[in-house]
Amino acid sequence: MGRRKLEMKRIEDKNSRLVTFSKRRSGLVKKARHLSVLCDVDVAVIVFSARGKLYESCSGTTNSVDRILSRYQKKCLEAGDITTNGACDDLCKRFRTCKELLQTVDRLTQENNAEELSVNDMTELEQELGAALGQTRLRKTQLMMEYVSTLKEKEKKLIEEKEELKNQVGASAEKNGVDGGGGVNHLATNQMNPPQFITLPLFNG
Amino acid sequence: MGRRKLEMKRIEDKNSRLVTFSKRRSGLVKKARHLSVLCDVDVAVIVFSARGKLYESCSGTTNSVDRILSRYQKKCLEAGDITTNGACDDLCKRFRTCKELLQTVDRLTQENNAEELSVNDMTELEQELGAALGQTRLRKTQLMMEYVSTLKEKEKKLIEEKEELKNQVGASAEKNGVDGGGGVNHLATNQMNPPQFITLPLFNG
DNA sequence: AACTATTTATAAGA
DNA sequence: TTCTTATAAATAGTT
Repeated sequence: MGRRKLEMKRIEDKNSRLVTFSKRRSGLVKKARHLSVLCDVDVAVIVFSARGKLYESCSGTTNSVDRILSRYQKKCLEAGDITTNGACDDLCKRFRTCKELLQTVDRLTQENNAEELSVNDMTELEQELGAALGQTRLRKTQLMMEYVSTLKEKEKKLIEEKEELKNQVGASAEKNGVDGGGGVNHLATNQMNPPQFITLPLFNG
Repeated sequence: MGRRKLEMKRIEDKNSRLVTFSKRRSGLVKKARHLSVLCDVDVAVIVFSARGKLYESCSGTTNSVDRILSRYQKKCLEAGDITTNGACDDLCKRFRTCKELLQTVDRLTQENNAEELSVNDMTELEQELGAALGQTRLRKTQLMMEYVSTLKEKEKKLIEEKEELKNQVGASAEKNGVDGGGGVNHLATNQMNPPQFITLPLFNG
């Protein structure tokens, strides 16, 4: 759509690229809104510009990107691991709590002149934030460890299934009076890394 | 765009709504991909259908929705609230500076610490330790992400190998005749994960 | 920021 | 469902 058709590759001219970014970004957001309204669904769009500026858009009203995000994370965790189900709620809650905490900080700094806050106020806030940070780090590590665990499980299962199939191939070939198995078994020796396991994160939080 | 103009409201006819959902969803994803490529930016789109089914799309390759999401969360935690983005960034920076200042003052007031080290010494030490801690955390996250990445690679490879073997079993059974190692050698292409590197941790601390 | 010539997306119909 | 097509919408280059 335009005077000429664009190649599907990065626009080299910086100026054009910026203009196109602006136009297409708003176009994308518009499309997202239409999809959301017409079809009565939740949509979130997140865009990071090259320089790291964040643009977001979504259906619904306030903060719905966060809601959709939580939903997304939950889905991901559910799909990846059943055992982490309950834990995810915690994550979402904690995330929201942290955010609320930061909003509080914002409000404080806006309402009172930052200069007027007492040292004790600040210390209290500092401690709260520190606690939230610790919780977040802890949870981060837990989630990553759980994820690793899930992946290891999957790997194990796949190796087993592979073995099974290999046996089938071998049996099939043997039955037909052909060697065939040798090469296959030879292959069987690759991978099979020992069940190495990262035992403990460097720090737990 | 279509035979007639649609009102900007929920499509009442269920069938039309579903068809439109499907069409517009793929349209949105396409647009997102174009924006990402043409303007060299990161884009994530998350859609939840009315019945809770999740559709996602994004720029980049593996797991990039998660990466973009992490980035988003990070921004949120940093800024407290997105909706007031530009202004908020400034506020937070000011706040942090102020807070650091007050902390220093706080320590200064407790100067009658019977320690031999001066406040300046302590401050210096604090900063060094803080930097070291930050580095360690960063490295921890990087290591874990690399590990996850490795595991994902392995999983992918195993799945491919499994497919290959499955095909062989199928072919073998069908032909009920000779085959041998030909297809199997093809399998030998595994091993040695490429030194791929995931740059962005879930949270940077 | 506005303007158009074009391309692209898509609503309805087959 | 998938394809076709008339029409609406988006937008590249221009001013």
